[in-house]
Amino acid sequence: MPELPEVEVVRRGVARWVVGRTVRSARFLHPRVTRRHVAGPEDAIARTEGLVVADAVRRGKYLWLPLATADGDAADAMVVHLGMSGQLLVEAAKAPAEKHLRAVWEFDDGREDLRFVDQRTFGGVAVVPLVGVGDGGLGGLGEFPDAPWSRFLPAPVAHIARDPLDPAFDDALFARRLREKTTGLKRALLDQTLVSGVGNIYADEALWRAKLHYARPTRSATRAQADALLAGLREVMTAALAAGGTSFDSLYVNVNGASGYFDRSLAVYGQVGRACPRCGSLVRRDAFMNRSSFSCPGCQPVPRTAHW
DNA sequence: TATGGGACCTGCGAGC
DNA sequence: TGCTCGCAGGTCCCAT
Repeated sequence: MPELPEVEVVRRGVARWVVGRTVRSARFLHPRVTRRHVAGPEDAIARTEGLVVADAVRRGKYLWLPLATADGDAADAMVVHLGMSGQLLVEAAKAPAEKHLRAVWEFDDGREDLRFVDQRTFGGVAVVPLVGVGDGGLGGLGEFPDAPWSRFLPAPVAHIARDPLDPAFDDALFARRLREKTTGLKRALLDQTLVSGVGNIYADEALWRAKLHYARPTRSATRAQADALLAGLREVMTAALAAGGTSFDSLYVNVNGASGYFDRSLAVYGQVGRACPRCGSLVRRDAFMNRSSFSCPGCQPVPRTAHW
């Protein structure tokens, strides 16, 4: 499932293969792809064709391509969210269509297409203006951090917090806002307005590294525990990034169609019944938030006042 | 306003 | 062999 490391791998691939090229045509092959582009697919196409892809930028799980005119004037940004099963692929123009091909962008140079493939159609594309926001620092992680567009965010991303790998992430602010919440730690991690880029896999792995139970009340989290949680997130995400991301099946691949191999390094996620690599207790799986939560009963004991 | 639960969606595997 | 059902989970929407 694409979380921050997987989206960053894709972003790097898009930056390498697509930035600097002019969009000749865009096609949307499924109505759900543009459901978040309120003006409809025709408008999204009109706002894309003839423009140059100026950069590939990411914040959390959101990826966007700032567009520019041939003269270099900034235009809209094409925002892509991979959802659960979305893939951005760079394919030879004559390559056969993938089974779940949802969108295709062709370029003036006639070289490789950019394709959006999405089995479960939770992902999508929108072409939107870049706006200023007041989060104390704008933009996201892209190839050109000093470019004019890096000072702005696409509107659908404006409410998303910075992610743990962002150099401008404020650890003290995270710890303070965590304590202000009245929920459990894992719910807070999955709430993209506190810290972004965290999904079910890396939430479980970070909580295991910090030796914290997922249902521990956020109000009880000390500064040291908040720091341990951030350290766990950074450790597991950095390692996953180095491994090319986590792939359990063909649902996550990079732009060249290759899977990552970090799933071999997971400590608890998907490891139910196996020994915890730290204490040897058997990893357990709980139903939580309409999904699964994996934890070690030895390292991550249930707190006296759990927030389920 | 903050929080939590359900819906959306499709393919796979288990069980019958 | 074929059918049904549960599961996977990111985000949005709605109820409380």
